[in-house]
Amino acid sequence: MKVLEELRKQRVQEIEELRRAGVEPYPYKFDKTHSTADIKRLFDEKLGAGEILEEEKVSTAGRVMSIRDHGKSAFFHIKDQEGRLQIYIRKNAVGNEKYQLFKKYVNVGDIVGVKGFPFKSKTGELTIFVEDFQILSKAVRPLPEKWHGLKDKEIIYRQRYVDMIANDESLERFKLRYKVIRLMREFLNERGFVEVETPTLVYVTGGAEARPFVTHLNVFDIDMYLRIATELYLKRYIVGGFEKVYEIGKVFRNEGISYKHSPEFTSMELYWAYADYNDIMELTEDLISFIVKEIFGTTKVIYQGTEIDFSKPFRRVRMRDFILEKLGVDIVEDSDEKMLSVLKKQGVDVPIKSRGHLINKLWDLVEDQVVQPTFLLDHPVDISPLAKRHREDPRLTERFELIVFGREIANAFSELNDPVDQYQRFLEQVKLREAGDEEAHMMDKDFVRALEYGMPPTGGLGIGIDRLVMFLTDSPTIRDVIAFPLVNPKSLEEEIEYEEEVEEK
RNA sequence: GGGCCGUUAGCUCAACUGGUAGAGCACCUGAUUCUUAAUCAGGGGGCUGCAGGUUCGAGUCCUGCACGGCCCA
Repeated sequence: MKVLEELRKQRVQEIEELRRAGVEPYPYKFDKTHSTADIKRLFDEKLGAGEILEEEKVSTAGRVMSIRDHGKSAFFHIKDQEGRLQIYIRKNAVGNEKYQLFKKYVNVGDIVGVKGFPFKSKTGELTIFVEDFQILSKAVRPLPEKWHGLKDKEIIYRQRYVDMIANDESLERFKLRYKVIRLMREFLNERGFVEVETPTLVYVTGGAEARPFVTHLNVFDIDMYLRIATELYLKRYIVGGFEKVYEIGKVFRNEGISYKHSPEFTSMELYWAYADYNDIMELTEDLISFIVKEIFGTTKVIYQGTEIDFSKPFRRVRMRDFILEKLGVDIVEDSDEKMLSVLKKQGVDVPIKSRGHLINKLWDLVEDQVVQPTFLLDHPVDISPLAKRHREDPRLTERFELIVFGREIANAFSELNDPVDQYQRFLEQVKLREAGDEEAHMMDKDFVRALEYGMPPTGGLGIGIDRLVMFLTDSPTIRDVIAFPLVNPKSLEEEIEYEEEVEEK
């Protein structure tokens, strides 16, 4: 700690020195005309090694990532949102005063602005020859090691900004995440879907099986919940007359953290009036293959060493058939006792012995066997309280989940729009709740009332954006695609206390 | 919640069966006008996560706690 403390004091002292010399280390604005990518795009092909383009003036800025000082000149690299670029500063070009300013006061980690022209070094690297430069922000803390980057997972997750500075692939990963979201919007807007919003604070939760976060609303003195899904409000839009809606937003589930679960994550849900789950299936294939192709130029990605092909059509397999094939048990015809005995043989403990839980546990046993993008079809009614009964078998529903690498990426149904059936399904859920299943649905009477006014036949879809992005960025855990994941705040508090002690000294 | 592994300088990592805690990067001083993990010479920097215990002696062995990672629930 002492080392860091001394280094920070040294930097703070330098900042005071700069101010005394009339140099503001935190100026207000810099006129950045070119990003590092602009410069590469404009000049990389035009220049051969050793060539210069003195009349092409550019102004760029970024964080200093490395410095190679040669006495009366120096090379350094800056990093901006688009990448890294080499800069060359020479005493006889910027004048003694500016050069001394650079040499004495610019460190790795500082943010600087440079004006000059492009050239290519002897070794062929595109470089900016500095005619003028300015400190834009002095860093007080040192950067992690330039060669090995930042590896400490704790710092990576707790101080993502440091991770993004030190590890270029981290910044790129989040850029890709937001490109996925942008492409998703483009695709849906293009097809006439309207982006809408629904409440985050809700009186009753629904739309998923999950324990909610509880909070308190002072004005009515009632407990409220953070939404666990956007489904039930989006369907109210359909009742109200919207025909194609979607929402991209955070949902909250008060459950464990794992490589594929985060208590706070981002979903995209859409609802399409007059469509059924077959239409939604096609839409899902189109949407995902479009995104993958736009990003990579191909539908194939490598995830953790396995090639995954997102080209359409995706494989379709009935949940009933798949479990029957793998485990020899029929989740529609066989008794609860039969299913329980299969589970026991596999050493699976079932705390709540409802038929729905038994089916879910059976699926858990075999889900890993689905690797390539697959639509798992026609789930039993017991595990699908919001889906319409299958037109060919009322014990099943018209539902699919998109499974990739054993993970659920999307969930969709022909939406249940029969208010009487929906009410009965809620009653079943309430029974489970009373039996101790905290993840079962709550009775949502207003939602039933909405259905009583009439909802057109509707297809709906939910996609877990974080999980999708994991596949596209080859991320082993969901925390890698959430910029600021949930961390235990305890040690963070200690760090802040230490900071306060320093300030007092 | 359970099991296993980890925590050493700002960062990345060493330190044999217990015997004076080291290197590289970063930082400071000096040299250096095409370097790119620049180079060369010199310098400062450690409550070995925290608290106990065993021992002549603990980074190293034992116990507890904190935080993290992986696996399981």
